[in-house]
Amino acid sequence: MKTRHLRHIGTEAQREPHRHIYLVPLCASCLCASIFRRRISTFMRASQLLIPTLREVPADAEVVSHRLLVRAGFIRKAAAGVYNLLPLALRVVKKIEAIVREEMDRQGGQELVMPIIQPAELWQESGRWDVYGPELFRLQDRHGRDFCLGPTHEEIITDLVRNEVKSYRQLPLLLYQIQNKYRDERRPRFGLLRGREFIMKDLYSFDRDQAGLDISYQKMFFAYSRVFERCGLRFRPVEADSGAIGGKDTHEFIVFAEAGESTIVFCNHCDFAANVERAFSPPERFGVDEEPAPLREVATPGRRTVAEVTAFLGVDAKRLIKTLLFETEQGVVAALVRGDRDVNEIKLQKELGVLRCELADSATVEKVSGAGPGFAGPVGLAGVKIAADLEIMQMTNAVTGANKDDAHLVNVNPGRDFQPDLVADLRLVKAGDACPGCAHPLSATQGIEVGQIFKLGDKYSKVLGATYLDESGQARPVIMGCYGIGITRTMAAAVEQNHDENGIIWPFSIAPFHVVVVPVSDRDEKQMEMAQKTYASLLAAGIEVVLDDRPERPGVKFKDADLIGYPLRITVGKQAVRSGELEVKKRAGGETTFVPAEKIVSYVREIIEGALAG
RNA sequence: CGGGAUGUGGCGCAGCUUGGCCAGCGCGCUUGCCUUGGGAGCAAGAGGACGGGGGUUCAAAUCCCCCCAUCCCGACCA
Repeated sequence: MKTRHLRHIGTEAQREPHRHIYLVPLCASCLCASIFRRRISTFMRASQLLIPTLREVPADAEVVSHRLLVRAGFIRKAAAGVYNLLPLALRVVKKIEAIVREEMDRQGGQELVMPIIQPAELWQESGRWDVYGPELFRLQDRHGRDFCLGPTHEEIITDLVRNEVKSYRQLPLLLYQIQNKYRDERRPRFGLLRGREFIMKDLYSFDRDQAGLDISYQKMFFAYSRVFERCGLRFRPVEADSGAIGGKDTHEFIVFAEAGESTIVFCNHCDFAANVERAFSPPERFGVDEEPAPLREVATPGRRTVAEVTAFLGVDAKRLIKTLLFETEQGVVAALVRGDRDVNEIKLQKELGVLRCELADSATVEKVSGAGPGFAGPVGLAGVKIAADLEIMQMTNAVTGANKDDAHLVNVNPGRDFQPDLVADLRLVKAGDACPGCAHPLSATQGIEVGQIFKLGDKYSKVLGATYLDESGQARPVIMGCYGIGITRTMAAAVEQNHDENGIIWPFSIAPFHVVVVPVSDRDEKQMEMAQKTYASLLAAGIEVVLDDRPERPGVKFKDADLIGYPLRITVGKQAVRSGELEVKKRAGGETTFVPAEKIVSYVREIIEGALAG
């Protein structure tokens, strides 16, 4: 195709808006000489980009990131928990992925791609076909063979490694992919924060031994910290529970945000931080120096709750033993915690080794304890397993339900009056509890889990038979770790953390574009020409820029620029034409600077480079 | 999965209780005029058969039944 001069493209194009004018490459003497060399296939003109912004808030969007990503034209829903990523969102995703790749590669990670569709056999081999439950998307091929859509890839990668890695000489190995993942969430919600289809980076480490795993784990811990720092997020790594994936040591990377579904507790005096699911706080000693008194029953008509009982009897809640009945597949279990504590159901479930653990309904409570809810107690409670929190065994002369309506027992002494089947840490830690490290009171906050790293050990290599031969020719299971980052979730988390009432405020590092050039009046030839030139020179300098050439009134363009969240906005109005100075406004903070047109490229470049370096 | 709610042009909603005029409004969209520093104005248009199915009725968006979808609230997730 022959190159054409289009010196005055601005006004020509407005009057004659045929698509081909935009697509014709421009010659070196006028606008964008280097476009072909830069392999930019289309011009970044707002009039031609698919950025469907919405004035009104979609009715089904609740959290900020969901609302803004939909309104600003980044995502559209295809089904519950399943989204289209429109061009702007894809650009952000690619930026995050690029950062992730750099940090994984820096640690020696090798990228590969594994299948989304996975054969059931592998999952049956690992035992997770049954364990994973309804969250696993299952499907069959035409022959009736079972498959699932991968929610994670331990089975596949372990299968790969057991077939291809035979010698200690091939270890350690860090393999990762960035791939769609599928989890049929019981309740998809919050837009990209909890979808059923999402993009995730998952890396798997393979080492000879525990010491090697420790090194791989450290590498990933470091890499993850760098990734989220570079994404411009305020976050914290916290000790976590390992959940269904299994394993021992594990940390979650939590981005602080109100909308987050994770609660973490942390210490302001030392570096302790943990997910409440897993947090431990040392048992408090209370009333230990008392002499055990004789057991006695007292009438407590209608006093069911801890608050009612303590008020009625005039005792501290710390003196109560709260008895909660849970239904599990192994029958009903009574969990005992102090009156002012709550049960951590995850801990309970783990200690019991059960898959299902739900608070029993009142009918079950009545059947088991012989009394309505509020009057159950461990003394004389027959036929159910009793699990007591650590603090319980230190209590003296406690108060419990009497297993009959309108009565409690006082001077209950664990060990004397009842014997638990299990004593363990069952308590849900909350703000104010003592830090396990330094005993100062803990703080609590909400956050979004954007990454998690696990030490798996030989859990998968053993069942799937992934072994290598060591120097002495001995077969040993490879020692594994796995490390995930939710890419799309990270994008949403970034919006949760970086927005104001007008829209998104992208950090430079993951912004879809760095600059938008806005001519105030698309009918003013001088403005349009200046805007075109500014845009073209920025583009030629390799800067990620959009020209808002839509025939809209200025207010509309400003509102959209704020909503979409371009870090920099260059406005070309009457003053600019008159003075030759362009207005550059920072989205974050709103600071405005006037820059001579001929210096705009270096000025913008400096800001961007400064932001990306920092 | 339990509890609550909603499905009416692209988006946001009214209409439904007390069935009945051709199913309305705002935004967006198209065309024209006009306007151009924070989502302007005027005029003329296009676009839905009311989530799906069944039923009641002379007549159903409105009443009844079933199903589906979506959203919100609660309980082992990147």
